[in-house]
Amino acid sequence: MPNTPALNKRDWIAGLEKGLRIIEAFSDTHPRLTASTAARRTGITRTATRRYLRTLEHLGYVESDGQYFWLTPRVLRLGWSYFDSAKIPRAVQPHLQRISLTLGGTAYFAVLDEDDVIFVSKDGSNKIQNIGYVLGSRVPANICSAGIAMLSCRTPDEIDTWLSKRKLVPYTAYTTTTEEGIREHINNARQKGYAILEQQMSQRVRGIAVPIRTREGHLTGAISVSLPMGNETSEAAVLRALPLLREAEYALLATF
Amino acid sequence: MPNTPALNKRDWIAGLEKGLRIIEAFSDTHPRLTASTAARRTGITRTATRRYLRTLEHLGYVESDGQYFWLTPRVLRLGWSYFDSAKIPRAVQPHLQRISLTLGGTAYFAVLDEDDVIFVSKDGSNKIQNIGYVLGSRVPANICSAGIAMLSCRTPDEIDTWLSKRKLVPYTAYTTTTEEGIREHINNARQKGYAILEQQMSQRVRGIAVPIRTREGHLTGAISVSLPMGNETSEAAVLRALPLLREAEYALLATF
DNA sequence: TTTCTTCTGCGCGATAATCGCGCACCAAAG
DNA sequence: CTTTGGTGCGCGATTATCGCGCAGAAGAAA
Repeated sequence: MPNTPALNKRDWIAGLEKGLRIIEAFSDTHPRLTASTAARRTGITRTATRRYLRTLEHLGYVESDGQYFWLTPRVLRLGWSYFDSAKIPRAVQPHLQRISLTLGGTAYFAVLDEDDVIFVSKDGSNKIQNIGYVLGSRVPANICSAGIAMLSCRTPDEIDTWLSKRKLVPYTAYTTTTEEGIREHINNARQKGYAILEQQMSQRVRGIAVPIRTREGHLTGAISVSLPMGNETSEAAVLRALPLLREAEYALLATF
Repeated sequence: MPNTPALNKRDWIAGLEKGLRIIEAFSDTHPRLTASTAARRTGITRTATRRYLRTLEHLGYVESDGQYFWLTPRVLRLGWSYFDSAKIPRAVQPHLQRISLTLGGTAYFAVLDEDDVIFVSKDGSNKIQNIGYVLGSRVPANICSAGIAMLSCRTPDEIDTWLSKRKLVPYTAYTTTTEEGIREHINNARQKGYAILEQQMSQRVRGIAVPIRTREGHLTGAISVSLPMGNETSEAAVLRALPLLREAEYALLATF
């Protein structure tokens, strides 16, 4: 938790915050926005919103037909700055490769942002799920093994606040939607050092994950693998997958 | 080319531009920046840079130990806003899946941003290359088949200006570094409707790509597939890959 | 046709947000 | 002990930003 380090109010650049808010106002339900709708979505006045959008347009981050505005792939530069500068996503790639090839599923490296899981790196053809997580996707931490693995590294207090903020919505008929259920998942993961979740997000899919820490014990993320459930028992799957995950865990421990 | 639509200078939000410039100042060679170094890299004064960084920190986009600043995965939200709002990256995914599974390589969907290629969607385990393109990567258009495929849709004038801006640096011993060579690639691609490039970026790797257009003929991107060269001839590879690529091309044509 | 509504586009005057100088301070290196 | 390179911050100047308010366009409804 990067607790806010006391910000002098003179050090606050309002314009930057608004601009970023406007970029984030675009989403799948609102892929194209007029200046007015963007204003409503962000709570900024229409005139100001328009000025920001036009600035973004001039910078190449959005395009416009005069009426509507939409994001261009250039905004990926911003995210790319992260991929580029964070060593972990790259260091982790060969491990994901080995895991996905050996186990025949899809391997991910995920991190926590606020209360959601973000999938940062991925390897493996997603033949099992018709979609799988797209890179950069953000999902609630409670419905993927990586999320549970990372939550299991937090203090009980932090988990309490997490639970209080979170609405538990079911994705499949098997999704755990009770607080106690989630707590049990987390406790299991803490005890065993890995998380296993089944059919929480998609039917017939099982996820197994281990948290990744620095040598100082600071949590940096989690490696997870999605496997089709087939006829394999949970135990067999763990037996098969865990050694590989652990190996990656230790290897990454050594490099940071 | 989204030509700048005459920006009233009062509609220019300087703060937003600076903030984004600072985010982009982080890179693999400079993953962690002090306020001073960030200032030097962006050309903004140190004091201002520091204020922007602290604002970003407060917003959760960067973290800091007091001295150094580094990006957090939250910046992925910005890129994600694009993935989320652009329908193409998602519509394209099932096709990439089929291509990578059938051909045994890695399939990409790429777009042009300015003069570079950005890889927007990807499917397939990259067993052939030890890295492959990471999602969001940006590479010069002349060294990947997707880039040539997209350039082949441009007017001769545009290609001229592209060539004049671009310095042709070799990545492998086989990289084409002459203007005529590039023009030949482009012309071939325009003629045949697909691009094929060999060992331009990595040894023993071949790329085949087709441009993707809307029904109105507007270029939206390209689908490409990276294949290990093995003992397969170029002709055999094209014969094998092209039908799948074409199929995806037509399918996507129909949906937009 | 008229009348609403909803959008853009822009000028303007007010003001508060942003700027960068300049100084104190700290730590590491020579 | 000096130099170098960094942070942190107060302050006064200024200019960048704000949002009101109006004109105009485009569409929908009556």
